[in-house]
Amino acid sequence: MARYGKEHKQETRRRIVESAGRRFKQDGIDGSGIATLMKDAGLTNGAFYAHFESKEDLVATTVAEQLRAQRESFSALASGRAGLEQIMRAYLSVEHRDNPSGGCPSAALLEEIGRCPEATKQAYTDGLLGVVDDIAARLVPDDPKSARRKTLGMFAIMIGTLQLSRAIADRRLADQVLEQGLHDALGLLDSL
Amino acid sequence: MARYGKEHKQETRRRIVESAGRRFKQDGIDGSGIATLMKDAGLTNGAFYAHFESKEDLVATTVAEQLRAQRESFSALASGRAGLEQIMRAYLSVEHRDNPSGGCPSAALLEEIGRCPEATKQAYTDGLLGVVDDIAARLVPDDPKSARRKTLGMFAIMIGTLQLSRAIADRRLADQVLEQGLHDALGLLDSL
DNA sequence: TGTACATCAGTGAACGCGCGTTCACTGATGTAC
DNA sequence: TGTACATCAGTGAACGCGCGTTCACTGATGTAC
Repeated sequence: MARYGKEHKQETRRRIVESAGRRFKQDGIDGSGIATLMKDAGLTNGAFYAHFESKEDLVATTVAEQLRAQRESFSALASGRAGLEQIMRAYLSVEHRDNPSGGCPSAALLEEIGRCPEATKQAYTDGLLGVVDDIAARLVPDDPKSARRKTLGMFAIMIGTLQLSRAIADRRLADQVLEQGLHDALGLLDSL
Repeated sequence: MARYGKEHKQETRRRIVESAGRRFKQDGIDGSGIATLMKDAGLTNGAFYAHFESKEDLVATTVAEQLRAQRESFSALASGRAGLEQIMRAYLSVEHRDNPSGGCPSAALLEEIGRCPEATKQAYTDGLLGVVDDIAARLVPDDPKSARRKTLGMFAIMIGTLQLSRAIADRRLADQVLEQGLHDALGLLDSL
């Protein structure tokens, strides 16, 4: 290996962050070791510290990137009530529940982020507000403060519902939880 | 040590399960080692396997016990709408948010439980239904099926809201999330 | 009543293992002459 | 154009440490004689 243009290292870093996102969401942050994370990216453990200061540095970077990507994917859809309903239906679907590694970082990592150092929580907060304010602006452009609060409320239902559905052993009940969550989230949306 | 009545060993086991509940909720399941868990209970690591088959055995036992205790504490309060509102206000309070170790096991452990073996998820599901059906029966005694679904929906908001509030770095925003969650949860309660 | 023994909850050292992190090294490429 | 050298992304072995788990042992007590 060696002596590529400077975009090569950036591309490697990008690949590490992307695969780390999937791995963290699948096995948790504590449950994902450096060796595994690097193997996922097609590298060996030693290269890690050429790209990141520490595991916590990667965590904060990955959390930020995950929310940036989510914001982007939501932006592609949401515009007005119909777009948000579409997001909610996809979010509270069986497919999303059964595929955490490709899904919402908040639903998969929120608890662990709550236990992370302040810098990581700050990265999460910034990223979350990016997602939320984006939706809020499209939904209620005239009152951003209240729109943010209400959108956060809808997010809370969606996150809680998905996590609950993932933790319930009985599949039929887990599916009912998704349905009820969708019903409640749509109710909130219509009461706006 | 030795040769106590048989209630002595049971009491020790109970103490381990109780302190493990607090520790798990504070540091996460992955974040709590056997040595720490036993030290919390005033014992050394070696004694652990006289009480439990494995860490996973303790996890399942502790999850079940946590939900049993929550059911009991809710039962002491809830009767009708006023009781449930009281539960919601306590649940979505700053005090509860800032004290995970003494709080709701679902809010603190849901994500990790979702990644646990089936037996642990089953223990969680059983315990959760104990809590939920208890509340549902007091709330809408005539239609238990729909009451369960709706109560699960309220639970989802409460859990999602508390977790969100715990992960947000900005305290003012975190407090607003709690307020909005309470508003939405009460709205759901009144729409019953 | 006094003594020898069985019990067994709990101790603490040790097991192999994977963790996060460090570092001397490799080797393919771009550059200088 | 051909060769010697500098660069530096990535390798892989090693570090100390804490993990979950095992096990030979301890020692206070209840029981048997």
